[in-house]
Amino acid sequence: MLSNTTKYALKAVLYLAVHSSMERKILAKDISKPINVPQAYIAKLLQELSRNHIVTSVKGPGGGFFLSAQNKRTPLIAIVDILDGDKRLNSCMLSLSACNENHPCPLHKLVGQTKLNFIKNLEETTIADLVEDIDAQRSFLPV
Amino acid sequence: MLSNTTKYALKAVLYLAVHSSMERKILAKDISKPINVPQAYIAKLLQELSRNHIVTSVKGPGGGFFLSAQNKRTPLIAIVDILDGDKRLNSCMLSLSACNENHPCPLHKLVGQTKLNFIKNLEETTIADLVEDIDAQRSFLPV
DNA sequence: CATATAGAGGATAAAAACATCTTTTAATAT
DNA sequence: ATATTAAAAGATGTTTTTATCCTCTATATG
Repeated sequence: MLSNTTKYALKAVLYLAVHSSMERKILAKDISKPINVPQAYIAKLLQELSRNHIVTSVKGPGGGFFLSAQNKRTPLIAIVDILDGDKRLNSCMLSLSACNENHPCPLHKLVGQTKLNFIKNLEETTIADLVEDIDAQRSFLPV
Repeated sequence: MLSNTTKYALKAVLYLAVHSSMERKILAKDISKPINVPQAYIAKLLQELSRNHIVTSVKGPGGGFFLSAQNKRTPLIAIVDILDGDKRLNSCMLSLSACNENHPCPLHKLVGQTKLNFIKNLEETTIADLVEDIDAQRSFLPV
């Protein structure tokens, strides 16, 4: 449903959302361990997220990655879109382009409205929302 | 959520469920086109499905693949299990083993109870059930 | 029994996903 | 200015998934 890469990205962004700020930047190598993703891989991934304005980066001494207030307002779907494109979240279980609510494939009802809801949630939920949940202890880190 | 291979298998099995019988066997090469899966690939896949008693095969002239009445009572989860094992249907969006209803990861509520329902549906729905839907025009082939 | 048919099985190949490594560029502090 | 820090970028390597090919075996039919 989501690629490993997207999962890694979500974990990294959440970690930054909770632990970083403009005054408290975090090095790529220091994100790797707590989120349990290979260092070289997450470094590369953070580059792409930075290029796409999901995270903010600063080079040089004292530099690192962090999430600006604006970054935190990113809806989750943006991260999924950048990394998985439309490859994963196509709503049909059998990847049939002709399948929809009015012309359902045989498996359609097994997943029903659910997947569409999931996508809607990704669109409506921001990083900040997830952090709120964590702060209110409705969900948990570390991831 | 499901691998391509499993999707191919589901499509092939559905095709056989609707079009084949013991008296009306279908060649691997004649399944390929209608379900839009490479011929060599579906042939190989049918072998594995046959070994696992999801489809029935007969060698030699007049042979081919078909679904016995018993085959049609196979629950969908059996096909998923054989091909994807437990790799895909692990319930956590972030693949966290520590994540569950009582200790949800930050993304947990985005998919909620839904995924568990999907798995339950796969367990409770048989090939025959899907064919019934198709016959009653509640869902559509070709896939 | 000979022969053609059609699946079974093993080997191989191509593509995508996942992961790592090395060099370059930019920024800071001294 | 210079040295140091840390991200950016590109090249490379590995593993998994997807796909194809070729030979072997079983069976029906004349």
